[in-house]
Amino acid sequence: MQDRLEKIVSLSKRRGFIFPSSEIYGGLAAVYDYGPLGVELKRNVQQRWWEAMVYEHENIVGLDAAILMHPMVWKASGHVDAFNDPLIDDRQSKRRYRADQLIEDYIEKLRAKGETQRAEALHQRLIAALNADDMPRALYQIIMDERIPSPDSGAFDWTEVRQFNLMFVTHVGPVASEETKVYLRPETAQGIFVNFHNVKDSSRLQIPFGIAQIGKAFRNEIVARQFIFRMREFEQMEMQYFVRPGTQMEAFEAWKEKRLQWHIENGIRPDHLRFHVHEKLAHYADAAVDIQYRFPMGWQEVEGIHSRTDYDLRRHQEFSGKKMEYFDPQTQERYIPYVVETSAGLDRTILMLLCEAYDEEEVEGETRVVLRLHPRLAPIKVAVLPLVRKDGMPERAQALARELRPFLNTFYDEKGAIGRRYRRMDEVGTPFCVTIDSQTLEDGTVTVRDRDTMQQVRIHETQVLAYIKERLQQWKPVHA
RNA sequence: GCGGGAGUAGCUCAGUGGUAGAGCAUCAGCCUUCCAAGCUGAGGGUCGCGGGUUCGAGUCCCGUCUCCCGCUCCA
Repeated sequence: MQDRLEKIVSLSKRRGFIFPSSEIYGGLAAVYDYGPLGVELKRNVQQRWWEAMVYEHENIVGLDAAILMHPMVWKASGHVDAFNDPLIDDRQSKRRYRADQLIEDYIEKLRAKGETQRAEALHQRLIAALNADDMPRALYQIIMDERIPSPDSGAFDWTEVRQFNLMFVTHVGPVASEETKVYLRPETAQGIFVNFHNVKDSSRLQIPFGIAQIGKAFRNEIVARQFIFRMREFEQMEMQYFVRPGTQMEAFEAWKEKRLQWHIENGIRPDHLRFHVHEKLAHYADAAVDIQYRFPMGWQEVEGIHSRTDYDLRRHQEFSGKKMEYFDPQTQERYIPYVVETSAGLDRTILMLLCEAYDEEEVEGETRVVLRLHPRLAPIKVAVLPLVRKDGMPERAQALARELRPFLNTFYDEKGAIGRRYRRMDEVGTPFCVTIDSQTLEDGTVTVRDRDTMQQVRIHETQVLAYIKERLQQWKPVHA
């Protein structure tokens, strides 16, 4: 199975889907670039999502908020605290702990043993340490002074306490100081929350309504791995749905099903998808479920559906002093709306689609590699190929390609044997290959080859566009 | 961040101290009338990067970066 992921990584590089960032300088960990075909696939996925969310719902509108935001946003959201963990490693067991957690557990142990006084003193010291300027150093000193052993190995062989800040920091203005510090957003959601009134008022929306957004987010992950699954710079497709308090579970259930269905419509087998219920809820949520996909490396999250309560809007109301309430003209009620969020990882969706689409099959003793992507998502929609490079076939083929280009991403190729050209197109998921042969020169008919079945039909060249458009609409995945 | 493994042509890899290679891919030409055919030729590598040992390093040593696996973390 791991083998499969490697093949996909290799294909991505070879055919121009995904490259490691800054590769000529040795790469930058967990950052990737989309190549010529990758960017087509990515744009098609974004387009599908936007259509499904914004165009197909009269009460959902779009937004494109800035990556840089006022630093108070992240204090209000809880990211400044939650994304700052003091961590320490046990050199013996190779396990990592949160230093403050380690001390707290130790205090609990003292209490259990009846050493109340010592526990209380230590507790005071812990609080002081957490508020110290050099918090990691202060925590480290406690662990050293108390000789707190590792809970697993019992060893006393610690590394230094290190601060892991998952938010990227940069500075506004030419001088870098504490006052000019801003963050690259670690999630896109806050851009929607802070614009709640702007969007509602300018769009004359009434609850329930949603705001959708596609954009980059940044997390300085400690461990980032598995190709584009966990990246430091990644893209989210998310929608925040604002509802009347008390109706959130209804919306939550509805969006769960809608979002699962979206992935299935994109060609993902239903048995490769599942819901994974969060057992431990985040501080802001009253319900949370992940849509997981069976990746080669195991079941992993692709999209989260979270019932975020009124946490975010309430916090922004507290921190900004601005009212985040909604006045319901029907019921004459005033309340802070509850929020149901659907948040999909765009890059993870791409990886899922590649994993799902990648297929190898034996054809007359040769291995055929084919990306069975949904035609609507395929980077190239149609290839136009002269059977041989003579008798005016190339000219005829180029004329057809020119006609198709304004409507479909069209690829023209006349080099080498026809079989090789077909297989190249299979490998990048091109659903249709139109071939100009000697019969075309006589009666104007061409063959259209289907990527999945390798079957050909013969139609008139003037009908190619209509035929392909119809097939794009009707396409059903092999498993359906 | 810790431990283990790896990094040589676009891809997959061989090369165990003595002139950098193969297959596939790419490009050009020839040939080719439907599924990676053939022939001829070409381009492409300071062997991840930096230092050291040596007369001589892809090969040995140190450092560093990146990737993979495990641990850890994960809104």
